[in-house]
Amino acid sequence: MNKTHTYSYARPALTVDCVVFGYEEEALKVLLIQRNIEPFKGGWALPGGFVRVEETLEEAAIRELKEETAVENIYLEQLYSFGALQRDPRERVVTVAYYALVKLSEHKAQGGTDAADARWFPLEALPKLAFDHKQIIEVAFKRLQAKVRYEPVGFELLPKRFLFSAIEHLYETILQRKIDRRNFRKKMLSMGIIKQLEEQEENVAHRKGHYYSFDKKEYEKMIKKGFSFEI
Amino acid sequence: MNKTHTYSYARPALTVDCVVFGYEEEALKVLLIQRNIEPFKGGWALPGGFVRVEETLEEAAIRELKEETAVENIYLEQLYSFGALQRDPRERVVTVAYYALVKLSEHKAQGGTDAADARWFPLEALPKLAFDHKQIIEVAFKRLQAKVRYEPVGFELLPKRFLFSAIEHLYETILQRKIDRRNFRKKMLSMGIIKQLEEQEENVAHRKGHYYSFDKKEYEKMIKKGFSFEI
DNA sequence: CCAAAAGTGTTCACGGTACACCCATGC
DNA sequence: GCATGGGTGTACCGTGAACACTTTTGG
Repeated sequence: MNKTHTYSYARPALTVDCVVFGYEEEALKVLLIQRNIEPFKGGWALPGGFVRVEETLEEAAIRELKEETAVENIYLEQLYSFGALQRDPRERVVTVAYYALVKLSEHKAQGGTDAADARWFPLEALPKLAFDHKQIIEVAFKRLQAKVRYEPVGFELLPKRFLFSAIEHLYETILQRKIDRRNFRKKMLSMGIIKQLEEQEENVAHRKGHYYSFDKKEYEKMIKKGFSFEI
Repeated sequence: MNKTHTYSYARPALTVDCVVFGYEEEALKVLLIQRNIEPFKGGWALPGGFVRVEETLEEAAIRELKEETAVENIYLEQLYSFGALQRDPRERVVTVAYYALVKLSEHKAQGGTDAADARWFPLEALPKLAFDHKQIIEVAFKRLQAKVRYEPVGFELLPKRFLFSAIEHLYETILQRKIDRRNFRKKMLSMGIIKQLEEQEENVAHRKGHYYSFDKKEYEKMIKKGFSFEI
C-alpha cells in the first residue's frame, strides 16, 4: 500500500498519547516505551501513535496501548489535547492525550509487538522524556489527584481484593499528604461501596488484615440515586 | 496559492469548535452561526473551522471566533476532543472543542466577516444543530455547571459591575435550582473576592441595590495563599 | 518479649442549611 | 398604599478534624 494522500491545505498530523498509571510498592508508576525510531530514538516516551482515519480517538489509544505495551481492558479517559507548534521537531503534530489506570498486579506483561521496550517508572523518578511528554504527565497527574477525590477511580489501581491499608496508602501517595487512618476508614466505609471479604492476610508478623473489594454494582446503583463519592 | 499537500498516510482533518456562553435576561445563551456552505448549509452550528499548521489550537479557536462572530478577549478554555467516525458526513474530521464565556452586555456586536449570520440562542431553545454540535454543547454546559462551583468563572458572564442579585440568578440559572439568598450572600461575601461599590441602582420601583465587582487581583492573591473558591 | 501493622471512639468546632420579615422606592 | 425586589440574623445539625491506645501475629 504505497498510495499517497493529497489535500488542498496542509494538515497537522494527529496522534494519541497515553499516560498509563500503575501502583506498586506504595508508589505511583508510569508506563513508558523506549523509542526505536527517530526523533528521540533510544529515548523514553509515552506510548502512542498516529490516529488512523478509520478509528476513533479512543480506539487509537487502545490500539497503541495494546501494540506497544500489551496492556488491555483498563480504565481509560481522555485528558487533554496538546497542540503547541514545536512539540514535535519533525512537523506539526497535534496529540490527543489519554490517561489510563491499570491494576499493575494483574498486568505484569510488558513490551508489545512494536516498541523496543516498555517499562514502569516511578512518577518520582522519570527519565528524560521525548517531546512534551513530561508536561503531559504532569497534567495527567493533576487530573488524577483531582479525580480521585470525587470518583472512586483509585480502585482501578488496586487488585480486585486489597487490604484496607492499601487504599489508605494509595490516597496518601496520590494526594501527597498524610491521611488520618480512623477518619479515612470511617468515611470510606460509611459510603457503603466497599465490602469486607471473609479472607484475611496470611503469614504476616502482625495482626491479620481483612481483604476488601470495591462494589462497583452498588456504587452505580447509588449514583443513580443521587449519591456522590467524595473523600 | 494552489499548492497541494501530500502525505504517505491519510490524515483526519482537524478543526476547532467553540461553545460561547453568554448570560442575558436571566437566561444562558449560546452563540451560533448560520452556515453558508455545505454540508448543513443554512443550518445553525458552533463557530469553528480548520486548524492551520502554523497556529496552535487555542490560536485557531480565537481566530475563528473573531472571524465568524467578532468576539474577542474572552475567557476561553479547552473542553474536549471529539473524534467519532461519522461526525462529519464529508470525511473524517476530528474537532477540538473549546468553551468560552463572554460578558454579553459588552459584546453586542454580532456576525463577523465569514459567517452568514451569528445569533444568540437560549440554551433552552436551541435550533437543530449541524454535526454533533448538540452533544458538544451538552458537554460544555456540564463542564460549566461543574466549574462554576469551584472557580469564580461566573463573573466572566456578568458585566464589570453588577447587582448582587445578578450573581444569585446566574447561579440559579446555571445550577438549575433555587438558591437561598441569605446563605448565598453570606458565603459569597465571606470569601472576600467581590467588593461592594459606591454606586447603586437608579430609577427602580423598589429599594436600590448596590453594585458589586469581582476583585480578580484579590482572588489571585488568595489563591497563592492556598484559598480555594467554592459555592 | 518485641516489632509491626490492624483496628477502633470520642470530642469539638465550624460550616451548611433552614427559615421570615422589614426596607426603600416609584407609581 | 401597594407592588417590587433589596437586604438582613439566628438556631440547629451534621460533618470534618484532631487525637492514642489495644490487638494480633511471627519471629
